Amino acid sequence: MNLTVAEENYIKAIFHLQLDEGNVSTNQLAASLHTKPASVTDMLKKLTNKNLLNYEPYQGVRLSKDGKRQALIIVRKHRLWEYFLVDKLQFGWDEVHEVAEELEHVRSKKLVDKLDSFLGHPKFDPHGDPIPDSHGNMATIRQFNLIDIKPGSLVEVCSVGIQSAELLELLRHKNIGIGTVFQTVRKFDFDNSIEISLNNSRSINISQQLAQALFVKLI
Amino acid sequence: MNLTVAEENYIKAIFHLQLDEGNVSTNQLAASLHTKPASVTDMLKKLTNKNLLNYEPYQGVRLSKDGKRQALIIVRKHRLWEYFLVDKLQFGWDEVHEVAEELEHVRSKKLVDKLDSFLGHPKFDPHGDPIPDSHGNMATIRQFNLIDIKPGSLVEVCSVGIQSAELLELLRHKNIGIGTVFQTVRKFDFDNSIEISLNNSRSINISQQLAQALFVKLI
DNA sequence: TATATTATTTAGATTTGTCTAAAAATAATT
DNA sequence: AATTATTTTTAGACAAATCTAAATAATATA
Repeated sequence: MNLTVAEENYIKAIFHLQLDEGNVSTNQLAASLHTKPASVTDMLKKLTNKNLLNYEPYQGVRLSKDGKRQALIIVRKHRLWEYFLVDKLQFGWDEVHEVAEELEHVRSKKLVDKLDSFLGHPKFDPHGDPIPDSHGNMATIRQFNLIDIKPGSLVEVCSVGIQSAELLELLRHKNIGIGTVFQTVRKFDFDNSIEISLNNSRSINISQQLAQALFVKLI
Repeated sequence: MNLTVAEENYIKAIFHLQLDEGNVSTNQLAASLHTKPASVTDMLKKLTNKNLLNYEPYQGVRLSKDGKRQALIIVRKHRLWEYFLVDKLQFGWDEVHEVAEELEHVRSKKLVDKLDSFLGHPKFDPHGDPIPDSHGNMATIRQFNLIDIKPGSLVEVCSVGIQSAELLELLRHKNIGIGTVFQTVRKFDFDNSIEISLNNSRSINISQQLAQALFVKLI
């Protein structure tokens, strides 16, 4: 099963969209891929013929078993390359996405597995997302949105939701990144902001928007 | 100037072919790119419009200054990736070409320059070919075809001509690789084969075909 | 030099992935 | 339930890169 770059991008987009919602709609896909609904319909038919997804006209789409397998291969490649870029080439973790988007399409199973070894079989990428192993298995860490954490909890940042440049700029300024540990102190109902305490000392404020973009695990 | 993968492959092929010969012919290019002469003509027109080459119908083609600059960027990327694959990922130097062929098309100047640093600014790739620096300059080592070396010379293998799987299999069997040092002992006019002496001890025979594929420097 | 051979280009078709505009199906509203 | 709005699909067109078959130019040969 050899996929084109365009096909891989559709598979990947469906994979990411169907995590939350049930069936993925044509419009959702068009928006996510910066293309038009008509183009999406065409491609969905093509991928359906290749048995990569279950698609009923007007009913949206889900990946088939085969499609999911392909998606995990692409996600694995993307996240391993991101890890490489940050860990070995000293890229900032907020500037690797675009490059990894290209590297993920290089097709050589041997390359990916050797890269994995070289990097020491990392389990999470620089954004905190789990990296599938060569069998397609990946850690399903119990991660929570910061907005849902009750005051007084000790947490560690493990991933960020939307990867916008603006978000990353703010995180950098507040000196918060993947792996940062802090305690939630209290919540303010007026604006849904949260006060946290870093290193048991300085208290800083997290806005509702920022809290919604941060995923943490309890420790 | 943003080139497609196909355009880059044409530019690269022309670059390699025009080193020896003067103008590169349509048929040569078609053979080298495993495509048909008619397709080549089409692409030559396209690249001419982009001012990447000087092309007169029926007269063959040469790269323009701009084309040469582009070619060196691609060659730089290809050879750096080959070096990475062999040096960091433990690929055999006879199995990296195909993968590098894909990696070379990833477009990010920052990526290439950071990779170059990470690798320690290597001057030659695993096949002994010089790696252009970020300004497009590369070492022009004085290398000779083994077939032209006079008996009694002490030489070091610095690159191989055609990178076929068959050639590499043979080299591996004879235990010859980039950096191998040996002395040419004598030539046999009957079949143009050459006797060489490895490590001042065991003498082995190099066929005309093999000698023509080996480039060495005098030491 | 005239003719045959080879190399190259042109003309027209094909595939992939995209688009716009219009039609059809589904969902939302009055 | 009927109408309106939204979503999705169909139909037809387009650009990129390729192909085959035919025409033309250049080269080699008799």
